[in-house]
Amino acid sequence: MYRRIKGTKDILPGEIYQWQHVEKIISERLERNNYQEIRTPLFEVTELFIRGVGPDTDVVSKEMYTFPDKGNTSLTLRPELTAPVVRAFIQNNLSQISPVTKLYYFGPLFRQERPQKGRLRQFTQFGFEIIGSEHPEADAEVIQTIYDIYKELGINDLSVRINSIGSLDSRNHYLRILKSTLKPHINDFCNTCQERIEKNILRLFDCKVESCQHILDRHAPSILDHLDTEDAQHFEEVKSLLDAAYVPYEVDNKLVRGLDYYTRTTFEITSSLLGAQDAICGGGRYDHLIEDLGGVPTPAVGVASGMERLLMILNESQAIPEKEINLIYMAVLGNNARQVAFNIATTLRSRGLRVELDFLRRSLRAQMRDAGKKQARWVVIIGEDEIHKDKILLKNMTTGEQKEIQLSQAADQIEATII
RNA sequence: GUGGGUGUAGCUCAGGUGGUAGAGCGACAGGUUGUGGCCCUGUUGGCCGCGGGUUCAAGUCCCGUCACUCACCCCA
Repeated sequence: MYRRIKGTKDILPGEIYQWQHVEKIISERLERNNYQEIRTPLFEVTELFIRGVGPDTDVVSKEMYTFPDKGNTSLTLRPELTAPVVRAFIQNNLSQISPVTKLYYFGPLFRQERPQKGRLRQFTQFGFEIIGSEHPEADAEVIQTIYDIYKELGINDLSVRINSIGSLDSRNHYLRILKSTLKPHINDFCNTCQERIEKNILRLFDCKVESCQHILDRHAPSILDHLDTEDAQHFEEVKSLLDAAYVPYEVDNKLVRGLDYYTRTTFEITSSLLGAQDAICGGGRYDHLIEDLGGVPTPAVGVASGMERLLMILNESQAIPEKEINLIYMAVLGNNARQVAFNIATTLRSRGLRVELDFLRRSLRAQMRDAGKKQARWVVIIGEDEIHKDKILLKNMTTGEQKEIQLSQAADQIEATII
């Protein structure tokens, strides 16, 4: 028996409605905020991710599905979507259409990690980006919008954490200070942290080893105390805009993110309903990415949210309404009736109604049971008796009432009755 | 890559100290010569993850292996 690949999922008919429901609310909401959808290929040249996300990040250095094509070009199944979207933005000169571009997307991503609760090798994200504004109102709109989408979906207990990791200059200045303050304590850190001090010191804050956090708490200066005037001003404005939009948040000066392109604002939203992987979305500002990928320098900010995790939360809190179907089930007895039924079904379907026909030539009793199981609201019964009388029966499955209808006007009468 | 947990029917799970498998739900059919849900009856359905070992005898004990899952790491 063939099995699905580790870390992938089949979305079965019984759960597909949840996806459709959630996708609909999200895209309607984003369209209302005047974002436009963009779809990019599932794979890109490997270099794009190395350049965009950063060669030392975990995502790039150990989680990518990378393979050579027949021309020996190294390709990679996209592990994130910001770099591809930016690539498309640059390649298609979208900046020429308007100075500010608002894009949203939706699709599968691939990372070869060990699967666990809330973490798959193929997973789905939706996200959106505002490209072309350096101002705090863009940061605030992204955070406010994603927060509103969750609220609209019926999620309440979320916690929003925000931070600023500064622009490049002030961050580099801070990193020098951080490094020199921590150097004397280097032997007290865990092994990975000791490596990180040299390679990517900011990531120390991600470490979950208690003793490491202890040292940081006691000795590490806060990045927020080392922002330059403009960065600090920017961060203040983001916060007051969030206040103005009634978005609750807390400042977390240890929130750094695992992708190298972030500048200034970073944020994350978590839910207690998830497992150890509790982030439902993450994002921030990336003012140098477009330039790094070969475009003209353009500031931008965006967010990406995990669909599977979102659905976990929604199921946990039973926030997805039942699917409503208005099914007409045609119960048929005998060969003559079958043709008549097929004809009526075709007409009803062409008028936009949902119609099911029995394919097993079963007894009426079995067909009725089937109709009940499928939650049909109406059953049309056509048998030899009805054919002889030029009539059909229409039964209301909710009330149990049924009435005879003239065969010649069957479709019209059915349509009129059930709407 | 490292650790823990779990693999028995389509699904959820029982199966003290070894004696070649059970329940509930589901599916199908009948109880009603042409009427669903509730109820009753019956039928269907299992290389007990796989391989090896111990034993007269292994779902049960031992070894190995694979899969799933949770956690670390990292992130959505």
